[in-house]
Amino acid sequence: MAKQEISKTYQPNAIEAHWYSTWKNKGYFYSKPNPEKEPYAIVIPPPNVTGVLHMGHMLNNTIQDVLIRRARKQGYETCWVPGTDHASIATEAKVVAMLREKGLEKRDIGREEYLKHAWEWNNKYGGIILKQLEKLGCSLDWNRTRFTMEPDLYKAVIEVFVDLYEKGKIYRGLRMVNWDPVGQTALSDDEVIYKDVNSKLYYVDYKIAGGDASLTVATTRPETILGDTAICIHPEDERFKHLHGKKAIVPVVEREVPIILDEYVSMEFGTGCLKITPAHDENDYEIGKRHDLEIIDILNPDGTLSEAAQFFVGEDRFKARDLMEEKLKVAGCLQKVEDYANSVGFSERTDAIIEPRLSKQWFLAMKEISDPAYKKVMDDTIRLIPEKFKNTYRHWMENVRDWCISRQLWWGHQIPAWYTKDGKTFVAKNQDEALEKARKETGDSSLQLSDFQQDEDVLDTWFSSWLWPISVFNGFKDPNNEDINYYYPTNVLVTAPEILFFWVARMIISGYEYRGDKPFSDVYLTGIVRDKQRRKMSKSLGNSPEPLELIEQYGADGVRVGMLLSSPAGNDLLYDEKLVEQGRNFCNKIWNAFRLINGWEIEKDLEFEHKTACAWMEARINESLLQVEDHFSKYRISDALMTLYKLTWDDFCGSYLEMIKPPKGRGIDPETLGKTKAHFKRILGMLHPFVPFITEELWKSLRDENDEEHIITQEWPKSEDPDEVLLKEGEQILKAIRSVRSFRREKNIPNSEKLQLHINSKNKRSYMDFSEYLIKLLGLSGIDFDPGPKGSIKILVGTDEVFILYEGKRDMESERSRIKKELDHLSNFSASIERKLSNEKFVSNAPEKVVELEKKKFEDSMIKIKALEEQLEHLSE
RNA sequence: GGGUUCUUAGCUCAGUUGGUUUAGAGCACCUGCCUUACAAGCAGGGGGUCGCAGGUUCGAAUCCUGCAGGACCCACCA
Repeated sequence: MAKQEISKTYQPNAIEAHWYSTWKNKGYFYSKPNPEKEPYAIVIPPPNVTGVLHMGHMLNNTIQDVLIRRARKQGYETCWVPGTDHASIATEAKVVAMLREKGLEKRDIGREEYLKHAWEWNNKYGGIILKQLEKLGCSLDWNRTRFTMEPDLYKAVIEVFVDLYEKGKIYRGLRMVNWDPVGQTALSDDEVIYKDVNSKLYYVDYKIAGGDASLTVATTRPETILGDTAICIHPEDERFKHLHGKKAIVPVVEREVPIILDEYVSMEFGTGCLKITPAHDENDYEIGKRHDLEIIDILNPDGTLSEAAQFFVGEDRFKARDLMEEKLKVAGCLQKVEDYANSVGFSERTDAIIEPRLSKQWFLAMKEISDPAYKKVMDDTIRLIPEKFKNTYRHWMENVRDWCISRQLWWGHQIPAWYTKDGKTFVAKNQDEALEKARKETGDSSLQLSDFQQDEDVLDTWFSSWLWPISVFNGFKDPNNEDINYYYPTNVLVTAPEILFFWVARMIISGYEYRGDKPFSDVYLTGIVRDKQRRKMSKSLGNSPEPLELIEQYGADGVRVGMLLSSPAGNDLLYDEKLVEQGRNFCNKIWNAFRLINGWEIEKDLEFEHKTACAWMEARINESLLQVEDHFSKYRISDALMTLYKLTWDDFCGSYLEMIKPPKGRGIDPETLGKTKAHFKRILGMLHPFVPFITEELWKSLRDENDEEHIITQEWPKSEDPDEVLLKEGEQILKAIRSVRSFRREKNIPNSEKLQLHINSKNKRSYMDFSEYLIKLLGLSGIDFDPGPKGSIKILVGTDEVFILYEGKRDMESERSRIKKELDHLSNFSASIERKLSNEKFVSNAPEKVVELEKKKFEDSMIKIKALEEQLEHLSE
């Protein structure tokens, strides 16, 4: 019976689409609480709804899928929750740009209309990334897809806000924020990018009140002089003792301001005199608070100068800077201008220069609610992997600052605070409740809804994602529902270290605040995907490959292997197309192993021929499985994969299949074939989490009636103790094979020329067990277990002597010198051990095991030396 | 500036509480092979005084100190 023609190379594309929809349609990804099983849950770090798959997602989600697929095979009730994040700033930027193309401005059309457009855009383009994850093979429970802006999650956010407000942990306060004048929004510190720029340092003279004397300050921002309300010097500065208690005149505006003393000022920097503009600099603001200074805000939200500036009103801040320079020059107070390199904050989204600006913002008092989150990481209730991030985490938690949670955007969760015209604030879940509250508190029952105005701002995106592990299981809607009770705490979170604080730490905080329990047990922090030059992958650099094209070209399995091969936890992955190529090649290797086995004809009458090889293979699989388990327990995904990679490629394909491969024109005995298929299936089972598609495809042909229909749920192989003796024997045999092949290569002996081997070993059994393989793989005429006739060539395999009867031409001189070299080395080596062993301190201090080992080493090297010396003698005869 | 962390083969990394012969792996490299599963392959081979200098120890890639050079995080200088 002729076997079906199978392609010589693995063709992933059609197979992948087929299996993904099969898995999905048959409900393998679907999860519901099952009291008979242990849960294993992961919530996806929700990608931006506007996002498209990039290399970071590929790495991150491949790791999660590996963990999920393995857990599923291990019999856990696995649940991997997909979803997206509304990403206020990113989405708003895209929607605004889209509107602008239509000639519309956000402000002109108004909030309601704007949000309509935003939702439209969102429904049309949002969530593409989830579709893309399917291509990667991610086994997400699509029935559970969530979105941070959907009604239930919206409600949760609002409830949490109200709750924290009522607990007194959320407050509204004046604060210096990073203001983006182009986006007209406050940015969190993490949305500001500091860049080194070439700017100028202006030296400006300020007159001292009541005289002709003056002092000089240095500033990079002369336009802020208009908002100066003090001059500050160091109290110890001898140069300026005479200024204590005096006043200075701010140039141009001619305002009299106090000269104050504060240790913040550095005596070494600039002129030693610092101008204080509390409204436009964080430190100045702090100093202002300490000295109770007046605050003059000279800027409008769009970066133009306000009425309070008195001059250049309505001009852009940079224009005003030039105008101010001119004015100062004319007034004769501009002493000099120097080039100056400093670092300036830019908006991550609009690239505008950030303006420190005082504004009323909402804050969450972090210190008060972060204590459990701090302790539970420190005592390893929550494990960070790799562990080094524990220190970073501690440092952050010890210095945690209040979280500015309001954003001047429209796309997001609008802050549930209502203000009356006379400035009273009422926080409630909705306007009716706010009204009720207001009537009660003020005693004014005539208050109407029209007397209220809701806060225009929305909440920081992280204020919804910090609730993610709870809200995806409806833990706010119904704190006692089956899902949250079953899946929470989840098992592991897989994410990037850059959001350890913005997201991970805050989820831990909210977890303890609202569930009294951790959101996850382990946090696996992946590295950042970079290019070969260690640059971050970015659109502007154009150094990021298109993930879907990669999948198209190399197959999802190949890409997955490529991503995992070189990414230990916490280490950056230096992406190189070579990696996915290696992944593809690996799949091809598996494919061809299948082709080989599949092509064998059974010869029913043959007896079990390959008992030893089969047993050895089994031992190797068991050994590898133990290693894989160990690696998984430490989240060493790369190492787990590499272990299987070598097992598959080197041992199964390279050694085992070559051993049992029947000669041309012959079939294979049934038992060997059966065992071989069983081995192969076991290996595929372990490989499945890494390369789900090809393993599922091959399973189709290899499974028998006792197996699960699909490998995705086939039980993860059980680990058994490997046969250590057999493993050692096999290792020795493989070594011998390499030695003899090396000998052939060196002497240029073609495989067609049969060699006769003589083996002198204490461990004759290993060679006898494997002798037929030696004969076959090495092209031997036979093996004798004796020292071999005179004139045969001796090679050492460990301490075993293998003699090869060879009558061809021999280069005595080179053989001699090679042996001498080796002898030299060995005598040095044995001498060093001898020294060790004759050192009484070593013998008495070192553990017995170590001493024994050294003795063994010494004996072995003595045996080798003897063997080599004999050989040398032979050669001289 | 403060903190954390790192430096092992050409590259990316292992090396578990100091002790397994000459410190490992994958890739890359070199040589020879289209040997009917696979050239996306096979066989063989070369390559590291473990950043530098001290110290502790019978014994150090591993522990301690100093130095040099990276990386990251936090703060940010008028």
